[in-house]
Amino acid sequence: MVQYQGMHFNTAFAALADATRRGVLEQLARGDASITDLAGRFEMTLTGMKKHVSVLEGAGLVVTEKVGRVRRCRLGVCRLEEEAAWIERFHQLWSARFDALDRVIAELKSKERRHGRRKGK
Amino acid sequence: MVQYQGMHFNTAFAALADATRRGVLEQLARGDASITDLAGRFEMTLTGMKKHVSVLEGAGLVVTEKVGRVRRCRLGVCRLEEEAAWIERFHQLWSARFDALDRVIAELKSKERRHGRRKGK
DNA sequence: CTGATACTGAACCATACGGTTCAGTATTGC
DNA sequence: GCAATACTGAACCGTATGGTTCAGTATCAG
Repeated sequence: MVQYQGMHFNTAFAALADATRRGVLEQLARGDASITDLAGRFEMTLTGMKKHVSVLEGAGLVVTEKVGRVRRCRLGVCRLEEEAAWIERFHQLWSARFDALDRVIAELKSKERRHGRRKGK
Repeated sequence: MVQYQGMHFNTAFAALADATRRGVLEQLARGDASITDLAGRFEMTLTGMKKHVSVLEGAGLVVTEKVGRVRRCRLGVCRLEEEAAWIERFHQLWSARFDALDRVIAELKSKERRHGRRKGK
């Protein structure tokens, strides 16, 4: 759907939308690990963890390399900067709107005060 | 799953993982809109757009209010700050690791240079 | 009252997700 | 060579997602 570019955001945010995967990222930030390590740490089958790692790899958040029979997983180059930037840019638009809104609210409040009564909710 | 807290991150990141929904957020940042407005702008049925708006509302990213027969949608208070903070905190751990890695790489490169040849890949 | 507008809910559909089991294959260690 | 280890792939399962249609309900305009 939507020709709109941003496939990269889709996969990156989707990858972050799972607690296990965020946990894996935090774990990898503390050091590389194998699929077995991660599966053990998150009490999951190897196959299950493999899928999570694949999702993270597909999003470019981790890179893996097979060394002998073990797959070494480590953090990828942080493309998450783009996501943070998106949120940040967005937050600015947002703030601008709320600054405007704040003035309106302040005005309403002062009116209420002048009328000497408050309306809950 | 995972008892692990972070339900809020799950819904927020999941909400952001869809291009249409990110588009809706950007649209709302430029001004409030009704379901009909949004459905028109993103060429989608009312029902389809309603679902997207519900997801965004569930994530606390937008708030809606029914005024007469039209539902007015606007941005919610920006709880996205927490998401940005998560990414930021994470990015710091990440950088720390890459700073260490950078030194190793720099050393390897200087060795390569001393050997007088480069290995493409 | 009547018709148009704006949403809402239920049902359905195809596909994706998070997880499992089971049956391999490739490597390592003795 | 043989067993154990470490992963991998296919198949399956229940649930969620992104979307639709269809049949309402509520509100507004005249």
